[in-house]
Amino acid sequence: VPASHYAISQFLARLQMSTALSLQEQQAVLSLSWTEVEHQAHSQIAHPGDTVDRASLVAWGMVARFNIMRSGERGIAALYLPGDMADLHSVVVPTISWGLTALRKTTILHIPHRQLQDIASTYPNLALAFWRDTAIDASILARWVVNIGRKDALARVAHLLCELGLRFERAGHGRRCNYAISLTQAQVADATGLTAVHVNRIFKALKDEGLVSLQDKNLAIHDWDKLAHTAEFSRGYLLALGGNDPNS
Amino acid sequence: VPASHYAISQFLARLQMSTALSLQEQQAVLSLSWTEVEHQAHSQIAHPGDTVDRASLVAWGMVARFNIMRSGERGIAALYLPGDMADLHSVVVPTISWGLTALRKTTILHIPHRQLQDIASTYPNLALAFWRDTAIDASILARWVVNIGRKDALARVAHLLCELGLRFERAGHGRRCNYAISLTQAQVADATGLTAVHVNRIFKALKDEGLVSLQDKNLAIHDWDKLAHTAEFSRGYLLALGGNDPNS
DNA sequence: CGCGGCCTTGAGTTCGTTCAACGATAGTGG
DNA sequence: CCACTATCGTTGAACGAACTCAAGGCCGCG
Repeated sequence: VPASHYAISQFLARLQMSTALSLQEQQAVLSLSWTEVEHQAHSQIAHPGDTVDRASLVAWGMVARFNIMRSGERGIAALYLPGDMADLHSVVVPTISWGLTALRKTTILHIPHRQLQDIASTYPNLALAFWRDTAIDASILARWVVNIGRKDALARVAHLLCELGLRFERAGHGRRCNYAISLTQAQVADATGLTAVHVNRIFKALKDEGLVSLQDKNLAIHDWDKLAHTAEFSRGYLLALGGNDPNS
Repeated sequence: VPASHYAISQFLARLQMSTALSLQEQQAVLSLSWTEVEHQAHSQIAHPGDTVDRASLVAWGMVARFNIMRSGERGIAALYLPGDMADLHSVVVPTISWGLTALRKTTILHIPHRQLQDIASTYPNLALAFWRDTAIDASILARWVVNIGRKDALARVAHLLCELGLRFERAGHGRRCNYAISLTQAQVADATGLTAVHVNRIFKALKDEGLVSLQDKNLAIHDWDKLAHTAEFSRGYLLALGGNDPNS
């Protein structure tokens, strides 16, 4: 099953962006076993209160970490792309307090917690790498908090587009200025704390200013610097992109 | 210096809430060395872009993780109470992308990264505990994202009051329904994505409804259940409080 | 006493929401 | 092949929650 193997090696590549791993350590990651699961768009993968014994690696598609409010509104706290572990934290906190949902047709690899714990215990360096991955997750969450709390709608949407550009590029899915954003406007709204209607208007504004264009689901960013400026985007918080690239 | 020793043991107690530690592991934590630093209210502890070689344990006071927007507005992404490591993540991601500030007179213990890495490598169980601590941090951040994105001002403020109640209680500073919230209204505003003026009105509303009262800086929650209900608060995301207490 | 930080309150404004309708596209079954 | 339905995107008009601006009060401190 080459696609699955690819996902594991992509996960390994991601860890190696921020952590130097020995050959043995790399081998330990590649020798993880998994179960492959398909999810349709909008299908829920995990429910608040679930206690899980395996982590979910996104092999293809897109996954969101979300909560439902009493009013029925949904809030998305985090997005996970191919190569991301959507719930690596569950290894150390197995009872989850949020939901996971597939935002589109998605392939997930379930990896037993036990195996991750084992290789983390055997190779302290891998334990650090996993910890680091969770820290990067937290760094993105922290950025979202201030974005949603202190920026206007235009900047929030622009920021999301910039972030996804870099993350898709890192994941090997397109380039930062030209990628397949597989999100509906309602999903963008849930991730930015806006309404679908207003996201639509913001997209219109971004198009009218010539900053981006969108055909089918392919986003083209025509002026990265300008978009990043309106978003007040600085890539520092995405660490592990190989901080060597000094852009912005 | 008993106060400092107390802080370390409080940090240990915090780790032990979610992780069973052997005597040796406990001893390893208690034998960490530190440098004590005092910070005045509003003084900045760390700046975005700093690369640090030690973690900051809050021994007394309160610390915020924040970002400044171009407009000059400040957004607070996280609050750290006594016993919390304000930047445990910096052990694995030493170049930070946010600022840390003392919200009031605060005592910080600097603990060298090197020592934390050493004991994490020696005791895999401690590595898991540190990782878990970062995961809990992320869990709170995720909750803040959806709170700020999808709840109205009343619920956001109420939620913060509930969260701080439980966290202060856990830290041994007061009880959940009666604690010294040492925040100014402007600081609450930065943490909830509101303006100071509006936070003031929300406090007034909470008082008028008899839900809370506030004298000096001592907050009294008169009806926890009702406050938690308006906040849509559920304590699950604060894990490591000893999930055995089934309240809410 | 005067100053600065913080809290409080009122009045007008705005950004984003709500409600509602319509268009486009794709899948489905008769 | 064509209604039929569902999902998603688009647009207008009215509304409202939170913001901005402004003024004044309280209190501790130099």
